[in-house]
Amino acid sequence: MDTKTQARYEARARIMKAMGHPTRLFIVDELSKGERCVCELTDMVKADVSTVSKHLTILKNAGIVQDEKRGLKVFYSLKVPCVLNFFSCVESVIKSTAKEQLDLVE
Amino acid sequence: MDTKTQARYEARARIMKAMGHPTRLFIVDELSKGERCVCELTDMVKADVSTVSKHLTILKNAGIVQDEKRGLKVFYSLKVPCVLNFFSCVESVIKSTAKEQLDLVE
DNA sequence: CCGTTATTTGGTTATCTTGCCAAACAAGAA
DNA sequence: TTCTTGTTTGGCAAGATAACCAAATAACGG
Repeated sequence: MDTKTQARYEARARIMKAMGHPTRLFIVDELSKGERCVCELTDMVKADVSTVSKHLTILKNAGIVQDEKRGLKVFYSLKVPCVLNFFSCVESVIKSTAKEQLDLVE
Repeated sequence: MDTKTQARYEARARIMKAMGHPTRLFIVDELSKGERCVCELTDMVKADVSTVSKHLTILKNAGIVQDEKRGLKVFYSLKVPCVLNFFSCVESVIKSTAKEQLDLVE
């Protein structure tokens, strides 16, 4: 694997990693319904505002969400909606694993 | 967010997290072409065998790949090919970010 | 300007992750 | 059985992550 190829996989991994946290997945899911301010997300997530803000920064740096300040509030929205397609596949992975577990018992 | 919902997002995050490492992404990509033994993957990745083995364990525990021992070798293969769909979206995220960077310069 | 609200940043600590080495296992060959 | 090859496991050190608190910043209203 040459340096260029490795760099490409690193760039991809950075994006996947940004999705690899329950809170951030929740945020992405929530933003699929429309833009939300940090305060709304903080209420839903029930973590410190600073924690939520940092999760949003990670998603933003990954290029998955974008932000727009309007007055006092900062509104975040999905920038690349195709990440929502991940969910159905993830569900099928979970389902496939669950089915196996079940087969072991029966 | 109730406990059940949180558990669901944690399960999803575990799968995304498994994809959130350059070496593991490379392995998934390589397995999309067909099954590979640990030794083949180790040659390609250029890391210690033990390191590659641990990456494979992570992918296996996530339910993304499966393994089958034949003789001395252990062959890994993709169990849930839909994870390959992630790549095109990830590319579009990268492209969208790159385009922005370009706009800043011009 | 001062106070208030919304958000980000800095700092600290605890917890994971990763990579390598060495050692253990597993299976076939001699 | 002993040797060899292929793979996994245990352990450790370095580095990354995540959560919280406190402090800084930003924007608006009075």
